[in-house]
Amino acid sequence: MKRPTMADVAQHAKVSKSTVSQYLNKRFDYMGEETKKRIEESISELGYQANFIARSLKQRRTFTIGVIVANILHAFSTQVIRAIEDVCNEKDMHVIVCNADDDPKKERKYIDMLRAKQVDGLIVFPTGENEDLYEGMIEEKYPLVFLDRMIEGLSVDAFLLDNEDAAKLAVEHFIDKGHQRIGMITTSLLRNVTPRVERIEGFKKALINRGIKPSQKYVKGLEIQEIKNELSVMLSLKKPPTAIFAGNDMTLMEILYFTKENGIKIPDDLALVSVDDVSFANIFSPPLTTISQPAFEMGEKATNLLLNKVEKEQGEGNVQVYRFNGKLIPRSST
Amino acid sequence: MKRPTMADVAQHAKVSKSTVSQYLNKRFDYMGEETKKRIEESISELGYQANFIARSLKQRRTFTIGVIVANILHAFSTQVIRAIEDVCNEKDMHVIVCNADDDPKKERKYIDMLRAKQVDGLIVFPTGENEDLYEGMIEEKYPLVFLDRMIEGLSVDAFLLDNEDAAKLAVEHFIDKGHQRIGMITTSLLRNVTPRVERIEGFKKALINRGIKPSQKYVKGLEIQEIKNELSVMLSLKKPPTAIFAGNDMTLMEILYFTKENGIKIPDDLALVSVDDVSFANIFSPPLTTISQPAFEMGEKATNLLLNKVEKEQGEGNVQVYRFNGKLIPRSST
DNA sequence: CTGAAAGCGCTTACAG
DNA sequence: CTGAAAGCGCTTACAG
Repeated sequence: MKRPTMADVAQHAKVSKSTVSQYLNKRFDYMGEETKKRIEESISELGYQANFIARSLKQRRTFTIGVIVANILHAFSTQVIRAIEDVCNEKDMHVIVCNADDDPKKERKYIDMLRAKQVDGLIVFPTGENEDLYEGMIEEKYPLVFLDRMIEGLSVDAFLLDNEDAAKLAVEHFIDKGHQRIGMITTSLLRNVTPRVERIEGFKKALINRGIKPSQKYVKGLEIQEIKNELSVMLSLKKPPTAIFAGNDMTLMEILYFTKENGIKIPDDLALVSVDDVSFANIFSPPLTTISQPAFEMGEKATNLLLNKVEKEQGEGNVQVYRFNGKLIPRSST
Repeated sequence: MKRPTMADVAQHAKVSKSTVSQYLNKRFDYMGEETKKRIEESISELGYQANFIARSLKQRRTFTIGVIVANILHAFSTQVIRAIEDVCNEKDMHVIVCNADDDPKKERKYIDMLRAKQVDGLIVFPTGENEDLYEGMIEEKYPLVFLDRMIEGLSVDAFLLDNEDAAKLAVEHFIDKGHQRIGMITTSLLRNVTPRVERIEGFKKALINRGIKPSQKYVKGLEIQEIKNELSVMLSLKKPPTAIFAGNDMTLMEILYFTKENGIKIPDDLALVSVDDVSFANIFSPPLTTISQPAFEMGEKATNLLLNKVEKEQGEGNVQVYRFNGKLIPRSST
């Protein structure tokens, strides 16, 4: 049983397709009450529902944006997605979310797919590769916005945490608590992922600023699987760090596994601060000191900017990097 | 700068649109090597990318399925989504995920939206309402599959945990550990959500089976915000339960907040088992005994069945309920 | 106030 | 081996 089309409705209501289309688009300016009612009835009688695909083809707009996150396992990603969806829902825009899984090949595939589907714009947490694709979009003036990360040399609006400041928050907090040997671990730096690079940079600066020389041995960017190993190396040093700054939630989880397995007491044996709030920060033993990101606000602002570009049918204007401040939430892991 | 269309490619390669289309669809049976090469070159030279929307309109297939989860905050949802995406990626199908947020109105909106977008099929975790919509789909023989939950009276294939068995696992485990006063808390039963109803049912049966009379005072289905309150009531009873079965991960979180706030020791003051693995089950103090669901397998099987229906262009066949077994993972909260 | 016609960018019999 | 033509289901100037 085929679904009814606009032509079926038109026939049933004894008007033309044009008139039905006007009705659907609420262009009632000149429409007779009688006509309106007949169409209304025909629609509900036939159970007609407009074909979005056909409309999109004609209008060359899909009223859909795409979101590509580098890795959905980060709590931050899911929070931002939530904000994007809320904003879009309100404006009757749809969103398709894709998870690149930290894999540039997947990222490329999703970009191609979303563009083939003619999404009106893209919010992406770039993996760090596929510059050619982004360059193409910039040239086309395709609506595009980066979030969480940026790519050096590409002029794309980006919504980022003030990562250096976040690292500084952690360092100062540790020092205030009396720590001097402070380490930092984060996930792989292979592709120069912005937050990781900047957090490390900020971490070192903050230490120097307080007269502490950062030690190579205490600062590491590693693949997830390597973290536990490195921890056991680091903590076996003659002078092991007494505090560690975890660059993100996934790093924190690894550290927590390690300390649990090895009976390391937090904060007595090792103090801990991480960026990103984890769901269980409050109920952990001890409750975890974290630096939370204003994920909702970031997602909201990024979406608004993107939708603006879509509206204006242009992806240009003066490109900016928007920075947001993290907030240290002191609990008991420090 | 408009993106090139198939007509542009045809012109550039000096062939007809038909031939370009054949090329794109890899129907090379009769195509001259020379023609093939010219088209190939034109495509890369112009940076042509097929318009999926136009193809979808013509073929009346979008190669996209929709997924509507009742509440994405459940870890189970995200695990299932991952499985669905993996299967779809492999078969070059796309997926659009929507979160109904436990709100039947949102569910309805998303169903309408996805159908307007002409998705080829739907996997849904139904909220329990909107029966009319589902009935319509059944009548149309539209490809549809339920997951996690089902709706009484609707003949739709469903992939569910063997919830009664899962509850039994918990009860038996508690009894083996010497508990006699065993309670159960889960989230709201308002809409007769399958897993909650069945887990409660199974819980009671399992108790009776072991000669324990289930007490009304120990078994509750509540809104999230009410859980803490009820816990304080329950644990102030003259004979409070010594063990509680948490119906899902969100319930568990509430219980954990409560015990933390009130200094209740697990498992000494209160033993705990929950359905759903939470990310921190292993590193919690104490590590948490859980019943894990085979989320990946469930998502995989559901997707395969759905894609089968899509392929056959029919949503019928003999409808079944597929049951999967949970697995108790004993840790230290019991 | 409403309809006929063209066109969005594809695919697909069919003809040659 | 390749092209002309019709059509998927809409929207949108334009005519009357």
